[in-house]
Amino acid sequence: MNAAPRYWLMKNEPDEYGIDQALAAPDATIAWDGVRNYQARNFMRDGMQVGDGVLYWHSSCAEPGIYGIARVAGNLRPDASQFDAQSKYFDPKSKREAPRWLMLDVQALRKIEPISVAALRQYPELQDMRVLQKGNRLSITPVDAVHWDFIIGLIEAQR
DNA sequence: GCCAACGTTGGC
DNA sequence: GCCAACGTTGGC
Repeated sequence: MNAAPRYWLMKNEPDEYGIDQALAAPDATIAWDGVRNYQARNFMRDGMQVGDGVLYWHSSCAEPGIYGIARVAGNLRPDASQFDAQSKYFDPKSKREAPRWLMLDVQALRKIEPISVAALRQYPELQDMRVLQKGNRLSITPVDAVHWDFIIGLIEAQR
């Protein structure tokens, strides 16, 4: 087993759990539920560790991009919404004795001056970022340390 | 609201 | 287990 990545990018819709809502939650911590993709689930299950850095992405909005910084807070557990028939994330095929979907806690650390997709694309240093690749739809992707460092540098330069 | 990309489903 | 049809994501 190679070392787990230490940085991640997690997409959320601003009207669902935007960075503002996350920061307003108790301990600024929210349960990251609704993941219904096996690859993304496996990142949560097998890769993410408490303390890992998270780029907080807003998608399906006017300016998709990075809106905040967060950290993985752990507490991996079955995603309750898969059993809730009223939830849009309800999965009738998932059984309680063998939950298909997982969620974990994410703690928002700070909001940043948004860095849009277009802004990110202008840096050759970031051209390999997974989220910038054509056709990428994964809601959770690993972030290379060099990309993380570069983006943190951009954020520091904002102040 | 379009549509490319990609994941999932289900008939065979 | 192949693969066509269908559904979803998400930037544009």
